[in-house]
Amino acid sequence: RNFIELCDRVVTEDEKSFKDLWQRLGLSIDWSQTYATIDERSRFVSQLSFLKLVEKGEAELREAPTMWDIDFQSAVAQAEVEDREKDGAFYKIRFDVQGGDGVVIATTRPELLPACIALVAHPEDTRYSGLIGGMAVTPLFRAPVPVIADEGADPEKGTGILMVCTFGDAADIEWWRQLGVPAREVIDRAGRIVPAPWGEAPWNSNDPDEAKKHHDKLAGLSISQARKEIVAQLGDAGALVGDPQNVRRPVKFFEKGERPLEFVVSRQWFIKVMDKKEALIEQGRKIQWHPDMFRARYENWVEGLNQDWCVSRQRYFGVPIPVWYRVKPDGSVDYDDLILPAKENLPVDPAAEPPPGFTEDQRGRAGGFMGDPDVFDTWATSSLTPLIPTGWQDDADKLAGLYPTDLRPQGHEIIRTWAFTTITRSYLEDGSVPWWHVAISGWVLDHDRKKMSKSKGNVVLPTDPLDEFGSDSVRYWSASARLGSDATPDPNVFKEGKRLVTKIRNAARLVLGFEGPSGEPTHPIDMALNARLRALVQDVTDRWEAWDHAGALSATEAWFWTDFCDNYLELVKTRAYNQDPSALGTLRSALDVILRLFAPFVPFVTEEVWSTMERSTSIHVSSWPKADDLPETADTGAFDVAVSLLTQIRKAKSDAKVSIKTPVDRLIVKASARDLTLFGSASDDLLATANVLAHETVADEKAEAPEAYVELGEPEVKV
RNA sequence: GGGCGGUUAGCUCAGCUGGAAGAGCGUUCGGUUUACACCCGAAAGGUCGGCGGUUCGAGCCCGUCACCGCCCACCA
Repeated sequence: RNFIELCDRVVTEDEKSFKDLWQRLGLSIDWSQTYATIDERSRFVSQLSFLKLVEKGEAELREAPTMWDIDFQSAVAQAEVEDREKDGAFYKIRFDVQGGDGVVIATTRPELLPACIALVAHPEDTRYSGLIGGMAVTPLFRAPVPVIADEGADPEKGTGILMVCTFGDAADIEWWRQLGVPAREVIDRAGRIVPAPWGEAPWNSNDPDEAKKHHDKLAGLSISQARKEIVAQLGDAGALVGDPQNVRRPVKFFEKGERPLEFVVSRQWFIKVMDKKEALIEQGRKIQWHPDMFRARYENWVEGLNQDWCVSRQRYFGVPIPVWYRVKPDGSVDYDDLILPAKENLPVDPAAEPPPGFTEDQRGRAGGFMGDPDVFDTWATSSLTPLIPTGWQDDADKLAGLYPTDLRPQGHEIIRTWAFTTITRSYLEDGSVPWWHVAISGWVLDHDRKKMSKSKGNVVLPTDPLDEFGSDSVRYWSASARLGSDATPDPNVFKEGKRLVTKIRNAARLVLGFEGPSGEPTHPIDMALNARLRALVQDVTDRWEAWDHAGALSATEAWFWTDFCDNYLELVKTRAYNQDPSALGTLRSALDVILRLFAPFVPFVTEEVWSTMERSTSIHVSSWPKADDLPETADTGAFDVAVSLLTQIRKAKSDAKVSIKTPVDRLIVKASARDLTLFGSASDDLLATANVLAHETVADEKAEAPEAYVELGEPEVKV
């Protein structure tokens, strides 16, 4: 109880840290709608959903070999298991065969020899065909074991014949089931060798006394100690063939564990998934994956499932499994006789409350009850996240409006856990999909592109760049990474974000600083600017709708920086200072649109600017710009001609290494008649911006683009 | 062993249904221009991993190989 209280305190503190961080990042969260995976509502949803599966027969209690972490002292699910490459050694061990020379098997786990229940060879492996159907005898323990044929045995591996033990790996479980013999479990739940009653079933031996003698030296040893001991014994007995051969092979670990997993027989709750692989793949296809390639990973995982989902955990902090068991008159627990709570009493804690119809003093007594001591796997509750806040079982209207939800955002490393289990639970609940879209983000890697981990000490806290560069910069950096691709914290990109923020503020200061009334755009440059902005809005909107937020950001940024600031603002400045209504109206409306395009990326600076524009509401509740709302002017030609000439004049000044405001004594524009007309319609802006004192035009239909010939005057000398 | 990505300028990455190689940073040269020096202008820099194929034309399509990364797989 004290431990759970401590957990609750840590959770509360962590929640506060997350909330602080997310608010600082400006995430638009409705803080009145939060939930926690172990709060009252979540316990209710988790327990009720589970009970419905029990009723439907989709969840059941089984006593079966299950992957077990000997340090955590708990069962684990397939999804929490990972392979790690470990060094080991192949030991070759000779078994006796009645009327033969014996047979040599290879194993990396000699300590499981007392648990050996059979030998297996491939049916077409002629080396061993004479043995199939006969019996072999284990060394040391003198246990007779059948030799069987199965295609699962690989003639290429080891000696081509292997021993089946209870239990060395998942394949052993399969063969054990086929054989239909009792398990001879040699490793206990703490990872130590059990004392064995050789001679008593199932510990049969041709020489029980000899077997016991050997086994007594193993009992109580850890797995690694037992391995050394039995290798020594085998050596002494002359049953070890040749020297051990070093191998590097994958070993299964609990993802948080430090010692290899063992298979032990225990009683666990399972949710059936093995019979639903096809349906679950089908469900996955009803969902849009962004990027789409991650659907393959999901299907890959489902296809590779090899056991049902074990949802019970032998832990303390979690959602309790809402089940009691009847205790028989003889004091033993009848695990087939479940006592389930009523829906209206949920959530319950069977460890603290008696089941309906019982009193607490009957706990553990003959004729009484026993509460299930376990809690659910965290994914057993997290898999219900689409149901927890949407009114499931509680508010039908709300559920109808919110479920299936639109989007699940998550990382790719938890496709096999969070995404998979969520799709599974929704399917089991009512055949639905939990959401229509799933957006998979990549990882934030360290500077060397390695995954961050506490043990490596290469963790970058988000608060550090937030302190140094500000929230908008950090958001800019993260928005620059495309869905599904990894990113590294890059100071250059944080700086870029900061520059953008400054640029937005400065451009707004200029635009909002002009005085005078706004008017309809009538000047060709202004009308062209609107046409370009219209195209941008369409482009950016399309990118968002294609789930390409990074593309939306870069398109917006490129337009803002180049088209708007570097070109348009420079061209229009003189007219704006002269209070031309067309210029002022265009500047102000363009700023309004560009701020809204930027708002999802840099919410703080855009809101700050917006608030100075005499707006009554936040920019973040304003409508998204629509291309159709912008005046449609087809021709951007005047702008293109002006920018082209401006660029050429700038280059002339740059080549001459003079100031940009150096006057142009004489400008000759050579261009097609059409371009000259466009130039004429908007020459006032260009001539003012480039400081052109005199100009003339030359018509030349061969000129594909306008050409500028520039004669520079003396730079003005500041007195 | 199976699956999925990636390999484009010194660095980080864009390149849509195939049609004359792009951005930012960095580098070089220049510029106090009254929104911004957290700025402005200009420039240099790439046999688009290798090889083969399809095509009038390939960074993009097909085949193959090589590296890099991730996911998965019965530990004999």
